[in-house]
Amino acid sequence: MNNILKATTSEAYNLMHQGTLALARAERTGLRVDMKYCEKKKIILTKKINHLENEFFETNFYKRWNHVFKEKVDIQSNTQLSTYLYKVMKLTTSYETKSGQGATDENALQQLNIPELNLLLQIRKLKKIRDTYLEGFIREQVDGVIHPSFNLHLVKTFRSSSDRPNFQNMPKRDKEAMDIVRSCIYPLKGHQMLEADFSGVEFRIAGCYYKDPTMLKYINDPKSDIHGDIASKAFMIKNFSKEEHGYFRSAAKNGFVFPELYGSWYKSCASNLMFEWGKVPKTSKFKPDLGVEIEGSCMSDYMMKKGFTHFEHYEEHIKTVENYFWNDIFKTGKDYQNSLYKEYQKVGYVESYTGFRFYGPMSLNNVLNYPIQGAAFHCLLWSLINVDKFIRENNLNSRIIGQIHDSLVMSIDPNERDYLLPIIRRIMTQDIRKVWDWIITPLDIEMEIAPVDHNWTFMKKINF
DNA sequence: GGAACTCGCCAC
DNA sequence: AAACGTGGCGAGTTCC
Repeated sequence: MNNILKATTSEAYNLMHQGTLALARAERTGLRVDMKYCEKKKIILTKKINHLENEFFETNFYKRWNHVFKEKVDIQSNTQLSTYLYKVMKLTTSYETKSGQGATDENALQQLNIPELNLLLQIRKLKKIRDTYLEGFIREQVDGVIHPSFNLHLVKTFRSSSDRPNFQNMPKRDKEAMDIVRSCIYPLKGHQMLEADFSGVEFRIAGCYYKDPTMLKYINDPKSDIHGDIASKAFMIKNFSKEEHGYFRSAAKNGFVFPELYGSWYKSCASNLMFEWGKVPKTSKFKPDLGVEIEGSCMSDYMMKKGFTHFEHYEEHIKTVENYFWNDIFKTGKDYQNSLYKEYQKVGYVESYTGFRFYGPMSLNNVLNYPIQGAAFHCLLWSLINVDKFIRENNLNSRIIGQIHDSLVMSIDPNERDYLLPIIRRIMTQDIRKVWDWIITPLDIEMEIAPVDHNWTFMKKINF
């Protein structure tokens, strides 16, 4: 493949070996947990949950549920809820789970428009915070410190995973959940929490594999924005701006661009984009006043204003966007997808630039995704190893304390901050490219830092 | 009474 | 022909 050298298998082994040692040192350091806050919040959450449950028990909705299941009634049982909604009340399922049971997840419940179900969703959310996150901290802490494990041997793509507790799925998007959970987490005493995130690394690494000229142009020009461009097409926005149309942009990014790169197609993408709209049903005619409020009206109204009458009508529109994506702008990318899969069928494996081989029965989607997902994470792992090495060679007090796929989480000694932060940037954006010449795209990072002895909710952007 | 499963939900 | 990927974990359910 051109003149770019892949890493050898022994280099891949070395990455695993050095990575395991560096991550073990991060595990040993761990993160401080404010146990008093944690216990206090647990009590407050329990009170709120009890209050909401009592309110729910008063509703006719619950009384009928109770009547059906008698002494076995359990508001936490989705099996009961599904039976009650779709068999007893005979409501229409908007979609089903893998095993054919009527879905009872947040989206499915919202589409039913039953106010009592909002109580149930609120209860679910608070229980998740309490029972998964706070209880996890309490169970796993040793003298007020948690030591999340980071595994390099469990994930099919040679990414990492984390457990006991999982440090890689702490709430971030939901403000209430984020505040409660991340308020528990502190760096070492007298230190500052720091996160160094690769910006759009998966798309950039995808560019290294796809070698599509238009894709590379998008990556090289910081003013261009593929997700915004697709959003403006998918949602018919004339003068798109990142600030004004941020919601549409993330819908396009997560509902179209990435799925298409990993083998999805327009029908699923149309449904993904619709899914981002909340309560809008995915089938049949658009009705007024459904979905999140946007531009002063609801999403369904927005759609109708744009001239769409049915979901199927919108699907056809996304088909034209898909056509534009693969035939007009990323033609070379489509060729890459086809030739990679042919190569896999011929030799029985695919390889990452970082020297890993993926064997076994794989779908087209797997073949497209694994090398990119793996190599993108390996950029972070290589950086982590070398930041750790630098810290040890220079006897610094700062420590790596975790890692979330494309971001490095550290406890920084404030006296070392001005010296260390530029070095972290250099390692992650320059040194790595001297070692791995297959990275033909620029890399960039974003850093966030919290004040001394402040918790993980106080992160603010910092330029170094 | 525990293993293995499903479902829902958190992250990238 | 088929239709975005990778995890962990809690609670309920099913199977032995």
